[in-house]
Amino acid sequence: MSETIEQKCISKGVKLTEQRKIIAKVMSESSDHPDVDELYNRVSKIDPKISIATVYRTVKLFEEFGILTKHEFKGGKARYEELNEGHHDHLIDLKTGEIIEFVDEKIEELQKQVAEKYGYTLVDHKLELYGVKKKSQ
Amino acid sequence: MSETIEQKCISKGVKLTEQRKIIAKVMSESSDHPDVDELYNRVSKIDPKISIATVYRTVKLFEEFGILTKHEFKGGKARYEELNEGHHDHLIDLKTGEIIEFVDEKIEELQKQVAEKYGYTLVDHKLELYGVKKKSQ
DNA sequence: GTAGATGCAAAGTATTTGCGACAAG
DNA sequence: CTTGTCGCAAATACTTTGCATCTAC
Repeated sequence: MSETIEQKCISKGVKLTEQRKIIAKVMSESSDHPDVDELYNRVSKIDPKISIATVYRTVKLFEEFGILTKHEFKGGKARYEELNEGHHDHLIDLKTGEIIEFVDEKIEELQKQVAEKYGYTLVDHKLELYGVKKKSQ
Repeated sequence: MSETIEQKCISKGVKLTEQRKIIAKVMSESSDHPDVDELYNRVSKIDPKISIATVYRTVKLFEEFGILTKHEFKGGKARYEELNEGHHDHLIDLKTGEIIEFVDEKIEELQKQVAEKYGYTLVDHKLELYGVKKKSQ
């Protein structure tokens, strides 16, 4: 939480409207990965007049400015998450839908190597693990 | 190409209709990763009466029977590919859209370890690398 | 003041579904 | 025969867009 989304907008020169401030606030305070509908629900509680079109426009804008990142997990709507320095990937619980964030430097490094091997520069990647909790202990 | 999709249908007990045979044939002969629209185009050349609804129903059915696998690459429609023994991941050229298939045992192994670490059994995963071709040599 | 943002409703995509006719086993 | 499939068009789900109005800078 080094910088809020609102602060990022200012430093990146994104015009701040009332609606955007609310969306920024809600996303900054969300530790999960809401889809647009869910985000719309949350902002509606603060300002019921905000339209879903604005929410769509805003997440797209924030994504273009590198403020939010969009995920398209299996079989569902797009979900958004605040983009911070620390990159991470996701482990998704197939039973509960719970999402665990993780980082594995070795995997990151190997990905770069694979891209190199084929003559590519790695620009982006997506790694999602789908698992079920072990019975146990 | 050990077994055609049609053969897989038989061994898995999937009823074979004329339409399914055609879709199976087209997919068996496709080495790329067509989306439903593209698949529909190809199938239409063989039998113009097949409806797109049937194509949607069939790829879904084949997916459920582990015959095809569905990819949802960035910003686009779902694309399908025949599922064979050899699992692989994808490296996508951001400029051309070209898709390269690759396998990296070390990454596979590390993924399992990550899941374990969080108390999960890895059931499935998705790894997509997005890159741009290097200038040079 | 002015360019860009908003709300609304209508339009787009991608995909699914209800239903009567039809075909596979 | 009988159950499941097909084609068609209508329906759904998610997302984008045109336009008149409004607002941040």
